[in-house]
Amino acid sequence: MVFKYQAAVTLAQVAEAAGVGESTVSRVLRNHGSFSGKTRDRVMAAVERLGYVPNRIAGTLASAGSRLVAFVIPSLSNIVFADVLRGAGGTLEENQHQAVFAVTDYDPEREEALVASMLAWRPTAVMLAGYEHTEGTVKMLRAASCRVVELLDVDGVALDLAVGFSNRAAGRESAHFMLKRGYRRIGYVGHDLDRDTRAGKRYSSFRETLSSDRMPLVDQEIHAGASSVEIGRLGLERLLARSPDLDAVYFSNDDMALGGYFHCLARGISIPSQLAIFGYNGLDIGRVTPQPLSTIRTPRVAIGQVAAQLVVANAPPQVVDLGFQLIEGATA
Amino acid sequence: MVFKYQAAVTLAQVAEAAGVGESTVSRVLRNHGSFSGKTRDRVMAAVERLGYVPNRIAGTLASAGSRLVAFVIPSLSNIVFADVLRGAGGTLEENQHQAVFAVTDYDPEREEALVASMLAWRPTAVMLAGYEHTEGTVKMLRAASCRVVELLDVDGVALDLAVGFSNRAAGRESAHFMLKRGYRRIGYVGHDLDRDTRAGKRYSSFRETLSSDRMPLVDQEIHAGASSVEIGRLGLERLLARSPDLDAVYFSNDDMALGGYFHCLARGISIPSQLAIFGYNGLDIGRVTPQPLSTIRTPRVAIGQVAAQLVVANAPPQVVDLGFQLIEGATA
DNA sequence: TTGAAAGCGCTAACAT
DNA sequence: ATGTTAGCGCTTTCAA
Repeated sequence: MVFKYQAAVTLAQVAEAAGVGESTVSRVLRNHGSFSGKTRDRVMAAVERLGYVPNRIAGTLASAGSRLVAFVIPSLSNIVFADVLRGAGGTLEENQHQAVFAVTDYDPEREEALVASMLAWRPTAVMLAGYEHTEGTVKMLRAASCRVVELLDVDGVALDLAVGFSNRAAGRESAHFMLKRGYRRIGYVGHDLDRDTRAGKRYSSFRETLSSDRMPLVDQEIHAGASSVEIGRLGLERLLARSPDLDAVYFSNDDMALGGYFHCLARGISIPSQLAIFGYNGLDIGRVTPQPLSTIRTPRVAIGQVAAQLVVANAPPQVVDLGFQLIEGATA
Repeated sequence: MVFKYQAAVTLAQVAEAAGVGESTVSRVLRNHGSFSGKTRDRVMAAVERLGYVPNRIAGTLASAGSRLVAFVIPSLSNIVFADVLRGAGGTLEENQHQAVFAVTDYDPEREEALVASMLAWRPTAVMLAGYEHTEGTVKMLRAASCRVVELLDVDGVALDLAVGFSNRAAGRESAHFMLKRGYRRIGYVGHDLDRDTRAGKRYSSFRETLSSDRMPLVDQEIHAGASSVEIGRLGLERLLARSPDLDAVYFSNDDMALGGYFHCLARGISIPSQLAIFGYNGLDIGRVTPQPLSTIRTPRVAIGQVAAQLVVANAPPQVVDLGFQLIEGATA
């Protein structure tokens, strides 16, 4: 059973009702080309009367760009991507673009399939997380006549545009900070590094930095699935069960770190004197915990904004490094 | 300057390359109608060779449905909507539908504008939060030949489909629970109730329930903007400065409640003996805090799933109440 | 099983 | 300033 029939009003019907030609209606509606004020009034009156809603499907086919921007992102639960979308949303809207999105769950194969179906909408641009894509994805993207923006990473070679910051530098600076603070027995609690390749980059450069300072990572606990507060709490519990003498732990992100923080609160482990905690992302919630979380704040909203601006301006291929900010906080 | 020209490959070019008619290619690609195995192979070879990606814009115009589902949601930062989107995402994808979205920031006027621009894409359905819309929005939606789904609320009259739960019942049950627990001097910390009308419904039924038990709300602190952990913390601080003798506080949602929880931790206010805290939403993080948060868990992901199923099945107009679950927790 | 041809609702040249 | 017309790239009859 189908509900709601009523064929939509078309531009031709508006033209008819207003007693003008179709192109005149089109011109008035797009406020492009010339027409008299009187004509405009008649057209607008007809539009109003008939409740005409332009058909952008037809419009797009007839003209050039779809003004659709496709986001193919790993997750929606992760506030990071929501922030990027929010940043982009405003700019896109101001420029009459629409955001379309699909979620990969950090699966490169799914990313490939989703990019393919996005491309079918002939978007102005496709926005992806990071540089790690399947060969098929890269091939399609290269062949497509749309802009490609890789987000949240600048460690690698961009397909076209890239807006982000260096995850390697983030891992390195986190390590330097902790060493500078005097921590010597450092552990790591993380989530699926194969899938979240940006977390993987932070991890390896953190680890390498410690090693090159002759202060190697003492122990680590890595969960195979997605990051969450719960997994962070559990991870720290397990890590401490194995290595109770750690004096600091680096977490794969703030969600995980928050879990660790809660574990310490629950167990009466005093922070940072008994155990220091360091996160990554700079989520708002980390500023409001009894002790502000030590972390790295990433410019997520700005990344979305800049990405959108580059796309609407059709800027030349480039990599924009927006950097990040180390927040000393009170947990490390 | 424009980058990346290369006109996309069209179906006509594939037909030419395969030495068959356009309609044959179309049939093969959609696996619809009849064609020989040999023809199929030749077509697929040509598709592969040319790297053809079907143009859904053209396809949609020529046929009927766009298979686009438009979400017009208040916020992306609020995990609630991310969860609903996530729930819907899977089902939509399995049924070859694409999600498009726009964010209103809880502004009904913006909602109206965004609904208008969404309708221009001739979506299969428009999904909105709740029942409170401008007259213009309602008029457009009624006139549109697409399904309309109102999410997260069932207290009111639906335009077409609605999937959610009763916010009034949630407020009422929260009040009953707190009274049953023996709290007598109850306060409220909330955010912008005019904009977040579902929070407003919970608030008023909470308040009415207390009053009808001759135990009226003692004091309240309402912030004009959006909810956040920070605003929750600040709100509780202000409320307690005015009314230090409260024994329990109801928060407009878990983010706010978490802020209140942090405030208590920071000030050494013991929970729940000195002050009880009750939230709303049942976020994952509330299960991992040192004391699990007392709250109401809402079926956000399920709401998205059901909404998507109803739409792809083109089900008759109906209201689906998915209920909610009161979580006793340890903070009240 | 296959192809030819008529649209889908608009935009953009080109006339007038 | 305005109308006419030829597409945009598909799907869908309708014939063959």
